[in-house]
Amino acid sequence: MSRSRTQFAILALVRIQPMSGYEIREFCRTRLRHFWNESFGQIYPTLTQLAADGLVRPAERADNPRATYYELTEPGRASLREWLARAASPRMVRDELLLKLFCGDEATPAVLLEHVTVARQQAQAELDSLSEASRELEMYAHDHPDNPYWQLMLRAGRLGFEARLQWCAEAEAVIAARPGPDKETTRG
Amino acid sequence: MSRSRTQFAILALVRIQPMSGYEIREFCRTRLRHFWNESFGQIYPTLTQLAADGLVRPAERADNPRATYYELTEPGRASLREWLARAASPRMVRDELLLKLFCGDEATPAVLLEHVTVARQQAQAELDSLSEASRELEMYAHDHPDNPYWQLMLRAGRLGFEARLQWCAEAEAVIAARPGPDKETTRG
DNA sequence: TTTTAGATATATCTATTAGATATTATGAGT
DNA sequence: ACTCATAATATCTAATAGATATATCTAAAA
Repeated sequence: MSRSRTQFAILALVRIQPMSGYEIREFCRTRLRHFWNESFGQIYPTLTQLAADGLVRPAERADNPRATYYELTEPGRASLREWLARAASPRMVRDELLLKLFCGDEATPAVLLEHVTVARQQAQAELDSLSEASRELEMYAHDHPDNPYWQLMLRAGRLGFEARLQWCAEAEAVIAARPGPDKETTRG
Repeated sequence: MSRSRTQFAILALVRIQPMSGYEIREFCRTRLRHFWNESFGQIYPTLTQLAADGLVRPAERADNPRATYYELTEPGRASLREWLARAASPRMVRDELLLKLFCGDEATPAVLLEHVTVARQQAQAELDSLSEASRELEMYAHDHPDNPYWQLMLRAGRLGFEARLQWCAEAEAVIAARPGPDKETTRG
C-alpha cells in the first residue's frame, strides 16, 4: 500500500474502539493535536481503501443509524503491528513564528512582541489541556494496558509546551529590550 | 499572491544575502531545519514567480557563472514586512514516534525502546548542532542587528531538544520496566 | 593521467497532507 | 416555527514533502 501514514493513524484509533470518519477526525483534533493531525481529505478515502483491503470492517449502529462505524479486523491489527516494528520517520516541525523572528530586524519589536505573546497564550492553553487530559486518564484508564504509553504521549506534549513557555518568556524579555521606532533610547 | 509561505522563506533568506536556489535549500536544511524546511519542488517555481512579480532580482556572478543568484528588491522587502506584521500560523508538529507509542501495547517494549533510543540520539545530535551554531553566531555575527533574534531562534530549538531528551530518558525508563515476551516477571 | 564519487545547480514530477467547501440531517435554543 | 450549531459524509484545491533527472564541476582514488 501507499506510504501514507493516515492508514496507520486510522488503524491505531479504531483499535481502541470502533469510530466513524468524523469521530476519527475529532479524536485527532481534540486529543492528538500536539503531535498529529488528519483532515477529512485523507480520512474518508483512506477508510474506503482500508475497508476494501479488509483492514477495517464497516458496521452500523442502531443508536446512530446515520454514521458508519469502522472496526479493526485481524488483518488490520497485523498491519498495524508491522508498522509499529518499523523505524519511525523523523519528527517534523514547522513554526512560522520562528521564521518571522529569523528576519526580526525587519519588523518592529512591538509587532514581534505581539506574536510571541499570542504564542505564549496558546502554549499555556495547550499545557493546561494536556494536564487535564493526563488527570482524566489517571481516573478513567488507570488500568488500561496502553495507559503508561498514553501518559508518555501526553508527557511529551507537556514537556514541549513547558519548553515553549520558557522560550516565550525569554523572547519577550529580549524583544522588549530592543530599540524600536517608538523608543528614543535603548531600554536596559 | 498565494498562501504559500515558501515565498516568505525565500524573501527572508535573500534578505540576508543573495542566494541561488540550491543555496536557499541548503541554508534551510543546515541551519533552519529544526523549525522550517523547503523542497526544490517549491523553491524553483517560487523563485520564478517572485522574479516575475519583481520581489527578487536574478543576477549572475562572475565567480560562479553556473548559478543564478537572487537578490531582494525593495518591493520584495515591503512584501516581507507586510507578512511580518501578520499573525503567525500555529506551529505544526508531526511526530510518528508518538503515534506509535499511542498504540504501544500492540508492540513489544523492546521495539519501542529501540525507537526511543534512536530518537534520543537524534535529539542529542541536533542539540549539539544548535549549540555549535549559537557559538558561531556569537563569534561572527555578534554585532549584526538580527543576532539577538537569531539567538532566540536557536534557543527555541535547544529548549525543544532538551525537552525531547528529557522525555526520551523518562520514556526509556517506563518502557524498560514494561513486561514483554522475553520477560518472565515485571521488572521493577 | 584517468576514473570515480560526491557536490553543486537547476528543474520538474509524484505523493502526501492541509485546508476548504458542499450537502444533508439532527438537536438545541429562541 | 425558525435559526444556528453540530454531526456526518464526501470531495475538491492548495501547499508541501520527497524523489528523480540532467548536467557540470571538484576532489579523491586508482
